[in-house]
This record gives sequence, structure tokens and C-alpha cells, in this order.
Amino acid sequence: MESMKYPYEKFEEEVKEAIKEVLRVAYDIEEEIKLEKPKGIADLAFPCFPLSKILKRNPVEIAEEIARKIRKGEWIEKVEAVKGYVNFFIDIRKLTRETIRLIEEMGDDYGKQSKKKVKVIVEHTSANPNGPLHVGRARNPIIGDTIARLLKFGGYDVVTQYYVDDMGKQVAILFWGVKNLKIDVKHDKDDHKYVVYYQEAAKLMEENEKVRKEIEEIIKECERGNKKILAELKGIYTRVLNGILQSLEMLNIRIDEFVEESKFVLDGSVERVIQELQKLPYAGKEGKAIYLDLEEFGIHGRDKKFYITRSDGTSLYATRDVAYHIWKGERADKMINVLGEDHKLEAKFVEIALKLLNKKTPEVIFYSFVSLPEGRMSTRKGRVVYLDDLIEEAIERAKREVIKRRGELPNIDYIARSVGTGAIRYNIIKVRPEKPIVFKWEEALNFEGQSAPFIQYAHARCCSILRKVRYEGCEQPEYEHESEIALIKMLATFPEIVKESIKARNPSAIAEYVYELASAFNAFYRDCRVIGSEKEKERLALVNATRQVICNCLTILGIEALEEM
RNA sequence: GGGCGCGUGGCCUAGCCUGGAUAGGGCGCUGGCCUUCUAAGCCAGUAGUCGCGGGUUCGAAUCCCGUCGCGCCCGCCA
Repeated sequence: MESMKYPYEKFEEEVKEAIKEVLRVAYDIEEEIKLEKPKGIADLAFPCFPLSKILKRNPVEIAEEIARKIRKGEWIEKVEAVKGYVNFFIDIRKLTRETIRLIEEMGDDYGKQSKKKVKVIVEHTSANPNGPLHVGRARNPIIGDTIARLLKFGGYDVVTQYYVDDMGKQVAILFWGVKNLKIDVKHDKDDHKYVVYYQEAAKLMEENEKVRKEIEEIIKECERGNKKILAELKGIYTRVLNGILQSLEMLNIRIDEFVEESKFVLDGSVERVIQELQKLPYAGKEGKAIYLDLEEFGIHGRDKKFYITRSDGTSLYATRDVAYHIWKGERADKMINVLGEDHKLEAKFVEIALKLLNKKTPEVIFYSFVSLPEGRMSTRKGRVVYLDDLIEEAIERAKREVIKRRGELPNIDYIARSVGTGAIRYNIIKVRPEKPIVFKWEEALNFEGQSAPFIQYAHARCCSILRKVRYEGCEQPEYEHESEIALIKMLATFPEIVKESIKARNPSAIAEYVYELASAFNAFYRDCRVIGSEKEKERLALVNATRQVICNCLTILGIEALEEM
């Protein structure tokens, strides 16, 4: 698969070369060729308007002239000039043969890019282990996991990391609560059980000076690297963390590595960061607290001071984050972090600090919060939808739908789970991360239209046909019906979509594409009878190829490709 | 006050990086399609000053400036 090229890519190169050649010979112009893909008009198009300026001639004429001078090629089947554009049409018979052949040869690998030998660490979720995940933050694991899957598909070596904040106020409050309170909670998951201790302790801390002091003392001890306390703390937060991980598991999300924040205090790297940073000319002191003045880096106003230590010499979250990123950067070629938009300023601080220390900086994907129609989610105000409740509801509803349509299938629970959780993942990932989402049950649990079940359904239809008639290969497939042609073109562009969506770090492009592919398949299904038709063999090839590409997309999206539903 | 992000039919959304040929979809609503491969489907209809104003350009949803609305942030918290 090294340096291999997919058919559409080859076509595009041929077109570019052909245009370049004509421009050079006929007009003595060396220009970067920018092509368009006007759906439904041509496979590729070259607008001649910029040339018209250089040549001081009518673009319509130029297009016609260029069109005349370009001959058919290996991939170019036809060239036409229309309204100032040179339109190129691909040799559909060749495209068909190559695409079907490639999909069959490559299978689950179709669409992948060549191995990059680049290691990427994707950090996502990293939620404080003080309670269950709520829907407001559920974008994080879904975006992170999908990015990781996408990059893996694109030929990168990917490792996912969860940065466990075991030294923060949140975990300290939880710890205090569990040690000092006795609350009877009935819940089968520890994250839901323990969050009650956290909530109660947080309330007491606000009302009671003594409690506040005790919790602060816990934090101080952690920051001084008290191993005994840290170990005790770990015993408690691990149970909450495991609850969080169970929720993620339901969504098909598994994280490779867990990195504890305390590690960087214990191994002295935070101290080294502080030493290095305070040597910088931007360093200053306010009392005994050390800060960096970031005015010069475009950060103005009150927030220009980036504190790296407190007055008592202990480190701050962002400082420890710098140490973590230095460590991470030594273990990867690229770092990608998925963070809530509330972390923008902190991330900027970390980035500047890393640059000043001459270290690698991470790319960050920020997402907006999911809010409720009543406003931002808040555990304290009880205005919250837990991810577990959403998952449970989705699965239940999916199960009712399966029973309604299909009766009691033997693997109904598996199907219901795949449909329900798939719907959740798809609904989150189809929207670009920076767009705010207002959570509505009827939207989150939508099983129709642009949704995971729609796509899974198209896949199941393919499988159903292939179950009835075995596909045993097709030597020279050829298609005529416009629905067949549209479908084969969709299949052929998949590798391009993968490439672009990686480049733009935009997994929602895959979600968009696979929906369109499923849609194109539905049109084909409507128009072209497969089983029993004269073209049965060829159409089976198309069905099989569609099945494969939908499956590959769903793998990237972390959604189950169901054979039956 | 400052910084960042978002603003596309009643609702949701793609396209914006890299400007081009009628702004794609979905939900909803109206009507139609199951004696042939799964109707979680399909078809037809409905609905749009791409927040607003200016600029750049042969051409702007897309780039630039301004403006309004919403969100997030601006702690020796995380």
C-alpha cells in the first residue's frame, strides 16, 4: 500500500497535467491548477476566469480553446467547454473496474492512506474523576475517539491518553467526602454512587470553614508529593474513573493510556519546568508567586499574567500541564488534544510556555458545550442529563423499534445497543465541534433521516441481499443506470474524503459522506433490482462494494455495522 | 472592557481553510408508494434577505473591515 494512488487521484493528476501542458504550450503560463468538483455537472472542472484576466480574452473562448487542445487520456474520457469552464469526465468503465477491484482486494483497508511512520498521541476526555459523565461533556470522548480512529485509518500510529487529574480540588473534595461522610446511595455504578459524596462535601466546604481547611490541606499534601495521601486518593477516584470508563465502553470507546498528573510532581519535572520558566525574561514575581508576563504574546488585560507557582512555591494546574506536554512530546511526533472551549486560555498559556522552552506544542480541537434548552448543564443545580441515562434511553428505544419492525430477533439486545449508541455517536459527530449544541431528547434519539440507524439500515440491506445470493466475483463490471453510476462514483471518492477529513481534522466530513453514500445506495436499491436481474452478478459486486465502504466509514465513526436490524 | 468561537428556510445542519456554474441535506408539515432484494426506506410538494452594513474581486455564504446578537474565558481554581 506504500505510495499507492486511488483512481480518482490518478484522474485528477492526469487532468492537472493535461491543463498544465496546454497552458505552457499555448500561452506560456505556469500556474497552480485549481480544480473544482461540481456535483452533477462534471467530474472535474477548470474555471478559466482567472486566465481571462491574464490573457485579456473572453473566458468562454479560452475554455473552448483549452477543451479542444486536450485529448482523451488514460482516465479522461471527455472534455467539454461550458460557460467559461473546462469540464472533464472520467472514463467510467475504467473507474468502475478499478474501484471494484480495489475495494475487493483491500477490503477493510480500502480508503486507508499509506503508513506515515508518525506517532500521534490523542488526549481526550480527561474528565475529573469525581462523578459520572454528563451529556454536556460527552462530545469530548466521541470527538477524541473518532479523531483517533480517523488518524489510524489515515496511516498514523495513534495512542489515546486520558490525563487523570488526581491533584485537583475536585478529587480532593471527593476524597474528603468519602472519608468523612456516611451516605446511603443505591446505584449500581460507582461514579453515580460517589458523586453524591462529592456534592455533599462541596456543599459543606462552602458552609464550613473547617471543612474547607481540611480539603485545602489535602490539596497541599498532594502538591508536596505526599505519596501516602495520593495512593489513598487513587483508591477512591479509581472507582469513579472505572464508572466513567464503563460508560465510554458502551460507546465503543477504549483509552490506551492513563497518565496521572501527580506523576510530574513526583518525578521532579514540574520543578524543572518552574526553574526553566523563571529564568525567562518574561518571568516576574508578585510576593513569592512566580508568573510570566505574556503581554508580548498578544495576551492583554488582566489575564496576561500566567502564574506558574503560588506564594508557597507549589505548582498550578497549567504548570503541571506544561510538564505533561513536555513528557508527551518526547513520546510522540504529534499531539492532539480535545478540550472544552473553557480551556482556551489555559491552552494558550501552555502553548506559549512550551514554545518558550523550545518544546513541541499540541494541536487542540476545542468543542462547545452541549447545553439544555433551560441553559448550561449544572450538576449542582440538578440541571443535567447523564450520559448513562442517555445511553440507557437510546438502547431502550432502539429495542422497542426493533420489536415493532422485526419482532423478537435472537440477537435483539446486540442490535438495540448498536443502534442506540450508534445514534448517539452519530448525532454528536455529524456536527462540527465548534458549533454549540442544545440537547433535545427527540433529536439525540432520532433514528430516521440523517442518523446512524439510516446508515446501518443501508448496510443491513446490502448484507441481506448478499445473504440471499452469494457473490463470487465479477470480472468486468459495467454499469449504465444513473443510480449505479452515481453509486460507483461515491465509492471511488471515499479515499479523497478520508484524506481531506484528516487534513482538516474534521471527522464530521466522514459522517456526512457515509450518509450520502447510504442515500445513493437507497436510490440504487429503488431503481435497480439485484436478485434475479440480468445484471445480477454485476449488481452484487456493487452491493458488496457499498457494504464494504459503509462498513469502513462506520469503523472510523466507531459505530457497529449491523448485518441485520 | 478585552480575547476566542458561533450566527445558513419554523427547528437542526453541510459548504467557509483553498472565492466560481441553480446554497446541499435532515427534522417538521401536506400528499403519494409495501403480492418482488428489510417502509429505520422511497417519491412529490412546502419553506432561504447565508445576522446586518460596507469593502476587495469578472465573481462573495466563503476573504477583509465594521456592527449587532448568543456562548465561553479573563482566579496564586482545575
